[in-house]
Amino acid sequence: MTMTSSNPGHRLSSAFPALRALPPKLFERLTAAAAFRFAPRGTILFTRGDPCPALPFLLTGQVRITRTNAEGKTIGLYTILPGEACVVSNGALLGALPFDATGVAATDVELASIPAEMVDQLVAEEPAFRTFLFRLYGERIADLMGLVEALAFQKLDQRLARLLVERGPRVKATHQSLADELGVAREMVSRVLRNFADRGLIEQHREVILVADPGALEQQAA
Amino acid sequence: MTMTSSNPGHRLSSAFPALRALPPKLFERLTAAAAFRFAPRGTILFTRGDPCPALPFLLTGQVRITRTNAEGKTIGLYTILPGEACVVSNGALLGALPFDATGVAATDVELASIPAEMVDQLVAEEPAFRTFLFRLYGERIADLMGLVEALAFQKLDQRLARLLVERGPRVKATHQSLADELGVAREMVSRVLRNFADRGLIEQHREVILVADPGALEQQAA
DNA sequence: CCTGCTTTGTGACGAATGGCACAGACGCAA
DNA sequence: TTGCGTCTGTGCCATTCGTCACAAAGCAGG
Repeated sequence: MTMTSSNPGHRLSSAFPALRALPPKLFERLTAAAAFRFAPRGTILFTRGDPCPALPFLLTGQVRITRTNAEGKTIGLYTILPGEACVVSNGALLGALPFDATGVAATDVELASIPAEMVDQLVAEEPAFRTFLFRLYGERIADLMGLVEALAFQKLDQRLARLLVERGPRVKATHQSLADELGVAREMVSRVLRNFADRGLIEQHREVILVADPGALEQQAA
Repeated sequence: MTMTSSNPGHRLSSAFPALRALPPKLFERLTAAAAFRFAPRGTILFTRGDPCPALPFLLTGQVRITRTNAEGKTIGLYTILPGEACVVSNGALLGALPFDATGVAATDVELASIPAEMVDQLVAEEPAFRTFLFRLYGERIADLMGLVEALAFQKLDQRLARLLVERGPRVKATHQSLADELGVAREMVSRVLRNFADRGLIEQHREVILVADPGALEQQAA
């Protein structure tokens, strides 16, 4: 047992402030019912069509939600951060309905899956949890609306620049993985990156991109 | 007072099965608190940035949710049908947060706005309402994910064909409005429609498109 | 019947992206 | 070192879409 998982209950409540106000008894039951799980980077946590019997809460790491079409082309939808839950598709509260997308561990991740009935009870009894969950849905919807707008009206260089500024000063990824993320052809990513590098906005190494001029990149994204 | 609005309470519960199981007393308060409203076709019900103090339930008609970028280009996100509520953005439960999109009445509409506190209470006390609302969120997220995939991987002719088969055998719209719906230039819509008409898939009249060969259109959409 | 506005049609051209076909670079393992 | 697989760079061309500039057709009001 690692140090970080030595106290499941504490880890849950510290990652999820909305759970702190729970009556001790309920929280105890929650901790008991939660299935803690570790998954290494790259693990496919769920795919389209999988049933969804529990609501996964992310403790550490990042989960990327993506969608792949019939021909195998892929596009990233949004990213789940620690302290959030995977409210994908029709969600855990209606366990019968399957996922509509794929979730991949973008880093090593730790999650705690909470059974649907427990989630239902939390929603009923805890106003703070209610707010937490609805806010989450709202944010995912806002994310997706932003993505729709970007796809409809922005050129690849803008979208790629945005991705680079958001992923911080050091981006470890192959051009292919970035292409999948953006839903475009790999060659286009290579070409646009080449252009950025020529203009001094970034520095390229194998599997690594260093953001050299965040301001100019931000400019490029606008 | 029109015939259709003669009994607000009955109209609410018949459009929203999830409300039928409510305790009579709560339902009475709900009906009293609901703000019934009629809006003619074309009315802008809310825009980006508006506050969101209540949850609008749609009794009749259709509401189109759209998003417009800085340069005025527009794309449709999804459509709200009778028996659904406008869970846009961060939703009514967090009244503080504004809308992220625009809602316009695609037909004459009747809606009943329910104050946020009342919605919160319903979520807490009524399992059926809870399910209703979460399912709604889930469906909207699924709609948006489908739209993202279509934008990323489908050509205009496929998306337009899909729109036509979905909007049924008679579509009343200008090419410009369809272009706004799809987030593309008007000329492209004209050209693709022309192509469809030449091939006998549709019949064009001013402001009206008749679907002549639904099967072939469906084919075109796939 | 005019007149003016809206809607639709069309040609020409450029920009953005996709896809193919390779070549070169890099890293790792035998 | 040598070989192999992955990652990246690039030239070339086709397709899709946007934009501009009009022309034509339909509708409504005077």
